[in-house]
Amino acid sequence: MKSLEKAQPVRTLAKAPLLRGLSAEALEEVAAKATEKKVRAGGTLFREGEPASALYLMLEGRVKLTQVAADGHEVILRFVGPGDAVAALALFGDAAYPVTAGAVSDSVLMAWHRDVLQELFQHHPPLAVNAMRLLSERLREVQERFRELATERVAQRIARALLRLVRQVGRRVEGGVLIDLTLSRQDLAELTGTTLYTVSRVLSEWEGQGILESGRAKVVVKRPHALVAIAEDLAPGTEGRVEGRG
Amino acid sequence: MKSLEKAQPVRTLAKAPLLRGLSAEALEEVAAKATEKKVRAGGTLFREGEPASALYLMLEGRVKLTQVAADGHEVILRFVGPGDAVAALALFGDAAYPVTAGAVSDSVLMAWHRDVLQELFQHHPPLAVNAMRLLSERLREVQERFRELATERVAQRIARALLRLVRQVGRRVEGGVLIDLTLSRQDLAELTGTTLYTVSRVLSEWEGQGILESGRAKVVVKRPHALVAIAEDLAPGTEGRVEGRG
DNA sequence: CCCCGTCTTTGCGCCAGCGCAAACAAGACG
DNA sequence: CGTCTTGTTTGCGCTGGCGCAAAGACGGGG
Repeated sequence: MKSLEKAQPVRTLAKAPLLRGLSAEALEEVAAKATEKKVRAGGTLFREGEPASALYLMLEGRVKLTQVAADGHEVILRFVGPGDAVAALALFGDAAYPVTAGAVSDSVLMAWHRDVLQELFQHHPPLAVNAMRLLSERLREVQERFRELATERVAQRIARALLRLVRQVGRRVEGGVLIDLTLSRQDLAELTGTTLYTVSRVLSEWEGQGILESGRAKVVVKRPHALVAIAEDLAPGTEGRVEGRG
Repeated sequence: MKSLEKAQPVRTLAKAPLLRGLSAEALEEVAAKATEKKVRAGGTLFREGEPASALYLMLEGRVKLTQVAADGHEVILRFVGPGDAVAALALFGDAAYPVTAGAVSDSVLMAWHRDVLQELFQHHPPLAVNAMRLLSERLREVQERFRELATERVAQRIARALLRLVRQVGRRVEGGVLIDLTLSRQDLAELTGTTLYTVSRVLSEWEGQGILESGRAKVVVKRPHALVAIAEDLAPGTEGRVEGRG
């Protein structure tokens, strides 16, 4: 359908939420002040706790933002792709990155150093406004997930995570929507605050019900509405329903 | 110790993170454009989902920010007090408040309407910078709590919640530090993603160990370091320790 | 084309935490 | 000063989800 999915960087740039509303000249100036950064799959863009030196904008690839607990337990905060900004929060107040950014696939990013950015923000107000918008969007989303984690059970959270991924990186394929990134059971567990075993069991169950198909680090959602029903804790009709929460 | 805790609004204003760095004149102008708003204990400042019309700065009292799940399950995101801004995120991008703000005690706030605020932001750059700083601080904190909720067990999370509250609203009293707000078991449960029963059991245990004293909606922490040890999952010495996570 | 590393599945036992129910405590209020 | 409301404690039984262990399955690299 969309044949321009992998268009020129410039094209992507104008569409990036961070840069939206900038005039062509402004865009050019802003772009001129950026450095290009490449990270191979498996590589790390920056680590949690490092001094926050730059703001990034993704052009290609996929990056995973994680936090790790003292005991090594890892949590995935989000995946970012082309057009998304990374470390938008790091440029104000916080001296250190609060997350680790690791490339899931070979990635190309634009980088603006802290100082350069301050200057750009002054000259181009829309930039600051966009950054705030992004921050607030992020905050809203994390709060929502926090609430989910606090109040919902595992199956619901996994359903929601899958639905978000479908929206974010879903690609229509025959028979359903493919979540277009390498997504292991472990990844899903770290997204939803559970274990890979539980994720595996839940997905097996859903596969048996024809809700999705999954393989090695791959998920194709066949009946999104069924996931919605699970996420919202509605009685799924044919299956055993749960009354209340107890 | 600090006899000016309940000083004049003006004094508080200059200290508010949101207004820091503003010149005296700027401060005056900003203050002049604000409306005063009062909410009685138990009243509601705004509700989740309502169109976000204003940014608030607390002068007196205490407000609780909550989200509620579809099934009525409630989650407390944070408590805010004098000097704190409320709904800092609502003014950009988001049309609706993502949380409900309810007064825990009689509260007085300054309010700036959306439109006024846009204008103020333009005229007073530090204001925008401060707002971003606040947003990023908030984001960082929620992310941290998200990770905790995903990886830590209940006792750890309760310990952390208490430590945060001690830092935020702790008041030295004889024999320990009083958490200076009405804090029921239910509240603690909603802060940490558990149930009031479990909170009660955990607090009873800790009371037995002399770590704290608690009464009706009241907690006095006697040995904060013990809570730290629990939060960090260190062996508490005399008590049974847990190896790993299993 | 086969081997090896990685990912996945599933049986099994276990326990942290849940949530009802019921008794109890402490302020609030007339 | 007694009653009422609201919060707290605790026994009890239950189960969702954990995590080990071991057996598949997939697929990339040599």
